[in-house]
Amino acid sequence: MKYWLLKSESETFSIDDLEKVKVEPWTGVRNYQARNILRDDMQVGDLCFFYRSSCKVPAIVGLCEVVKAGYVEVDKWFCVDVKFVEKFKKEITLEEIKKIKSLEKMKLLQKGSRLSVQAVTSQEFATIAKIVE
DNA sequence: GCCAACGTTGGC
DNA sequence: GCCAACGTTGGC
Repeated sequence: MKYWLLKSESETFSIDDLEKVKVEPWTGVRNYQARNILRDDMQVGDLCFFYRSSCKVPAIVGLCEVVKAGYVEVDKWFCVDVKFVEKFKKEITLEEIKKIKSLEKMKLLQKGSRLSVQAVTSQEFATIAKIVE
């Protein structure tokens, strides 16, 4: 079982949207590194944090699960299907994440990291899961 | 709205 | 294959 983090702007697609539709093809990723993750690495059952980006309070707001592994979206680009799992009662903001020592290596915090699909280690996942539960 | 950091494009 | 110009991301 692997863990990931998916970024989404809330105006484009929010965790509430995902809760409504339940399952959503995660499309529109146009970056080769992210494409490779979608195509090669994400497996059914993997869990993904839902990250709200480009807004007043960027935060990890919920959790979803891969229910269909990588398939062609269009042309050379790939997507996966994700299913709503939960919306955290207590979301964890970027600001909070930055303060947690054991999370300082998270890809999310690395300078200039714009990757919209990124890996999360099981330790990072456990740390965050404990906070938001 | 600004701007730093990246990625991509295209001329040479 | 280099690199300048441009576009995008995303925090602030």
